[in-house]
Amino acid sequence: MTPKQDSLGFLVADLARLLRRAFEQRLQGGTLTLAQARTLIHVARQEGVRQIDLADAMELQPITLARLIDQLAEAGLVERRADPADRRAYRVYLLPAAQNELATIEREAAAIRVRALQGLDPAQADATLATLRTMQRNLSGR
Amino acid sequence: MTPKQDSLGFLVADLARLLRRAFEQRLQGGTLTLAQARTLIHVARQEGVRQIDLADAMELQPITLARLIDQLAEAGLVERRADPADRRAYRVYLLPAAQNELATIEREAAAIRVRALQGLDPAQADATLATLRTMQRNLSGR
DNA sequence: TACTTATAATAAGCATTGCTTACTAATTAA
DNA sequence: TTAATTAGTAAGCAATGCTTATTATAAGTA
Repeated sequence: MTPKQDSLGFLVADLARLLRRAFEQRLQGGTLTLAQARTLIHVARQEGVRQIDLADAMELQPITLARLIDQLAEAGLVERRADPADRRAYRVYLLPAAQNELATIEREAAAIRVRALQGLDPAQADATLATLRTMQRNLSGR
Repeated sequence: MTPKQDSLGFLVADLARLLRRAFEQRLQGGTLTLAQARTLIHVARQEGVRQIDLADAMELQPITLARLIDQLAEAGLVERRADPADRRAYRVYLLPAAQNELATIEREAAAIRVRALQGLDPAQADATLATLRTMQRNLSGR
């Protein structure tokens, strides 16, 4: 029954584990976990977003995101501001300290990318990223 | 600072989440979690392996693997047999019930693969799998 | 042989990530 | 003005995998 070397799902899960480990090692001593970093980047990308919309964009449950925002707020990186148009809702904004973290994240992510893509030519890497994005779309049902 | 659409790590982590979700939905009511399924497949691939070697192959800590073997053994899918040459060690073997599970895993994995790869031509998909394997090697330091 | 070091497996306990279910307060629709 | 929906949160849990420490056995060294 020779299953392919590693079927797609296991391969991706494996890679995710390796990448996470690499990231965690590099951010050791830093303030953020992977999920927090991911959240911060999404906030930076659409400042003033409502939590519900952010959860949707990140494909997380609202409560899962709420916890992440809690943590980022506690770390002094983002703040919730009341939505003037809807008293149930908050909008999330970066605080000044976030700039530093974002720069660090970007730097470390780039370093890992270099290591992961060793021996691959850029065209191949680009094609792969594009394919992964397609798979992401296929699976997220959009 | 326009971070690329999604930097490599986040994209892979995202995909892993989506794939896991898909897998969990399909195995709902089934007996196995993703990590257990992964372990079972590895056992099938090298029956009679010692736990320490299996942990190494799966890039997990020995204790992490020991727990997974516990669970598979409890589910009646594998069994530990004393290593005749080393009284500290166990060797892990499939039990008959595992065949069914392996078939199910393979079937569901294939279904997810089809969905994930929609709209991609086979050559592109193959190239991507190959690239992912290279990345896996690059990061696992082998 | 006796002693030391290394190895295979496990125990205990914890961190991260994310979920389900249930609740409150506010908004929108009937 | 009810009734239904929506934004956010609380509580509690499940899955995954880790670090540190312990036990028993093996292997190397004096």
